[in-house]
Amino acid sequence: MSADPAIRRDIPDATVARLPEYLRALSDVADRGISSVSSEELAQAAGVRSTQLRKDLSHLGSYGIRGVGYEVEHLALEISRALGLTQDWPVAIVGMGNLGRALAAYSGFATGGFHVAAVFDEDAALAGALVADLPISPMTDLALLVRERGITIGVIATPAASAQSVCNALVEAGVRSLLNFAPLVLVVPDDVDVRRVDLSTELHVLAFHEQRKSLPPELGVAR
Amino acid sequence: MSADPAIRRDIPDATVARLPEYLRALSDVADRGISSVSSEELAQAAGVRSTQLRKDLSHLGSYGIRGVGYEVEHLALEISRALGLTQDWPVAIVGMGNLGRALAAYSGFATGGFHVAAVFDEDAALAGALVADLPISPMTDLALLVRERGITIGVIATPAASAQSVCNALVEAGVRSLLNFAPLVLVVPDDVDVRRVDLSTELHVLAFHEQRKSLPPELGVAR
DNA sequence: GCAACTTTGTGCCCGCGTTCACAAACGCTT
DNA sequence: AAGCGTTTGTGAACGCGGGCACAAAGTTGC
Ligand SMILES: NC(=O)c1ccc[n+]([C@@H]2O[C@H](COP(=O)([O-])OP(=O)(O)OC[C@H]3O[C@@H](n4cnc5c(N)ncnc54)[C@H](O)[C@@H]3O)[C@@H](O)[C@H]2O)c1
Ligand SMILES: NC(=O)c1ccc[n+]([C@@H]2O[C@H](COP(=O)([O-])OP(=O)(O)OC[C@H]3O[C@@H](n4cnc5c(N)ncnc54)[C@H](O)[C@@H]3O)[C@@H](O)[C@H]2O)c1
Repeated sequence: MSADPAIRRDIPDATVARLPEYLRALSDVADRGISSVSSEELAQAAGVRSTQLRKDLSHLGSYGIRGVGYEVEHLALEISRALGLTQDWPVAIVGMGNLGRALAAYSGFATGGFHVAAVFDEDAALAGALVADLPISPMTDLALLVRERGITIGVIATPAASAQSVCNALVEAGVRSLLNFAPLVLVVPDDVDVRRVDLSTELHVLAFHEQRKSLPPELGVAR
Repeated sequence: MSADPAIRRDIPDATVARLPEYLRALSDVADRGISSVSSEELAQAAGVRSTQLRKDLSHLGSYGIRGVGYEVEHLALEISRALGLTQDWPVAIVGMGNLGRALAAYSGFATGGFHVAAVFDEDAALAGALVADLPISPMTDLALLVRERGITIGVIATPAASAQSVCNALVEAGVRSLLNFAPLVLVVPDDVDVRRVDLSTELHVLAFHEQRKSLPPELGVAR
């Protein structure tokens, strides 16, 4: 048996997806000078049920005090450790168009060990221009800079037509985690993780529900 | 009984979330001049299993031809109808900072009935400036323009500190579907839908998996 | 017109995740 | 020190969604 307080093996994906929100909620209450929270309070701040929060946290270990709650700073540290935010994560962003620039300038980026380590664009006219204190590098420097700066996470903010080739270049350079903003499904080796953020999808889902709201009469049966 | 070919009641949320991707995949094959696809081909383009695709589509009705496949244009139309994309969806964007401008300029926005009908910012210095051919309106005009232009979907691209009050203003004006880019959980009435897009969350999840990749030795038991 | 082949649509089962219910643990009060 | 109220942590029940297997239905070839 193990005397190690932290077991944290096999954290369910659904739980992992919620941990960042707990972290943000904890940061909120910490800003209000509060040093201890109950699962009920924290759950409300994170938009989930308290049972869900407790079950999620139970996967990382037992960091609460019964009859009291959770010590804010300690819990935040444990969640950060579980997510791997205690280490540095240099990120590369490819595609310095409207979206890419906004992302590079995004201050929320700098939370939890992340920082923009390099930005790329194939447009020669942009090469050298500064974006958030970083010069835009040409694609030919990608492999070199990725290795030199230990970049492990790549963000794709190019048009869909270029996204797959950019993806290939990043993977080739050794990047195994990708955040894709282009509207297409990337083909990658098994050991590469891709997460996609798609505005259109979100709007479509909203439209679906909105449509349902406006026609409630014909709900029970076929018309 | 009903002779209506389209029943489409009770479409599971998980299916709704994938329909936009099917639509995009269909648009891709249509661009290649193909008029008929099998579930296998389409599923591959959408990054899912063919059984999943067929099960999803079965919730909208029976639009395939056994032994042949799906007629591209027809299926696209049916999915569009199910999602409610055959009607017009005027969208308001609040917060014309880095992200808001990128969103307003985003061409992919204009697919499937969506179009930016108004953009807002509280900064008086920005009032009247053009973003994607639209003048930035002051927040005092929000209720009026929302009603005048039939806006039903709102996008929040302000800092977190302002997001809840902006949300309240939108809901007060009658908007019942929101897309929130600010990193916080909005409090809304039950009949309002909120979807959140959060860059940090995505990065955190990537970091978690990336961390797991780099320490595979200690997988079986506690160290 | 029939047989062989192809592809869709769906009933069924299984696994994951959420919620419920409750016991265990802790602080506080007396 | 003992009892009480509070809150955590977790086993168990339940419901949803994904994948398998197969029947239904249509096409093509002869
Ligand atoms: N703008 C948005 O709000 C928004 C929202 C959601 C998704 N997206 C998606 O994000 C992507 C970028 O959007 P955008 O509005 O910034 O587009 P954009 O046209 O403004 O910028 C694209 C940039 O990528 C660069 N680029 C093109 N091909 C490249 C390549 N092979 N290698 C490196 N750089 C390359 C271009 O030079 C350009 O600077 C698109 O796929 C778009 O669909 C954008
Ligand atoms: N930039 C990104 O890539 C990015 C990525 C993810 C999330 N976000 C989030 O999106 C939001 C906007 O980011 P940004 O980089 O564009 O910030 P920004 O500071 O560039 O822009 C914010 C804009 O909102 C306006 N604003 C502030 N309060 C307002 C109010 N009460 N009513 C109307 N307008 C108001 C400001 O005048 C400003 O123009 C933030 O919450 C940020 O966390 C940004």
